[in-house]
Amino acid sequence: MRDTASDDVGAFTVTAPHRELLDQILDKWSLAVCNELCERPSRFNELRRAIPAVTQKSLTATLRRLERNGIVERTLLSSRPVAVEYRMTPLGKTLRPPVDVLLAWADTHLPEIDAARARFDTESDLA
Amino acid sequence: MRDTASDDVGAFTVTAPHRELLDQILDKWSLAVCNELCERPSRFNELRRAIPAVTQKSLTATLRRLERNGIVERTLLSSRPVAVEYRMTPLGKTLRPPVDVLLAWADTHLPEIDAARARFDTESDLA
DNA sequence: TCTGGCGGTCACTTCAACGAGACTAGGTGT
DNA sequence: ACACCTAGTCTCGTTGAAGTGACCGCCAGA
Repeated sequence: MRDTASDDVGAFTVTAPHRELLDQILDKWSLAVCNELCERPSRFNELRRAIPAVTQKSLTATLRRLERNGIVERTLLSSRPVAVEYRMTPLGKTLRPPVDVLLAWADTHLPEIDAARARFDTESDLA
Repeated sequence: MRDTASDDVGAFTVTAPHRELLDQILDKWSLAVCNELCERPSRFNELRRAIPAVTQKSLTATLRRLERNGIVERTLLSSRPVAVEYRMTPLGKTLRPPVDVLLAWADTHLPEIDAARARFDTESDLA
């Protein structure tokens, strides 16, 4: 049944590009940033205030990465007082439904998963 | 509090449990392992052969993590010659649709993303 | 003038993930 | 007898991602 055919459409095959893409888009801060930018375009320091846990460096890196992948857009509003605005691109907006599906799954199954963890942890305790 | 919500749909806030869960389930090897186990239950070394790039250590860690979260199940088939089988749990099977949606998104938008990357990279080259 | 906001960059450090490879301990094939 | 299979564990070393804090030029307000 299982041959080495690379194009086995219908069942999901996880290829290297898939992994690389998911690593860039579902990383530590990207979801939170996209979440903010989906609601409204924001300035750099607005994002920092909205997501207090992110450092300047990580936020810069995250925004650059998302910009490179065409998910967000960086606009220089004015250069005399430096003002930058970040917003989702059309491509970025298409990312929302799949992510919502994923988060919905996480929400509905969190209780089961917590139960499974508790079960696993107590079992390995008594072992 | 944001009362400027224009859309009820997808007012998802990415909370710490969300992030932790996604980190555990969408990590480097989990998708590939789930992919294999969705097709059929497998033994440890069958998984190694199916995913040649994974090391013993990482595969063990991945399977333990997935087992702890109730995604896969570990069954000792026989202890005289040690034989172990891994299979998806019912909970694990519910993970498949959301992941498929995500991978489908990745597939359809990979060209756009590659184009965006090329654009970004050439722009920063000439700068 | 001095402070503070804006949008970053740079150097340094720390920490966890990951890989390589040895080792275990019984069973199987030749 | 000897090698290899199973399902791991253990140690060591590397690497990369993230955080910390300093610093930059520019501008506005007190």
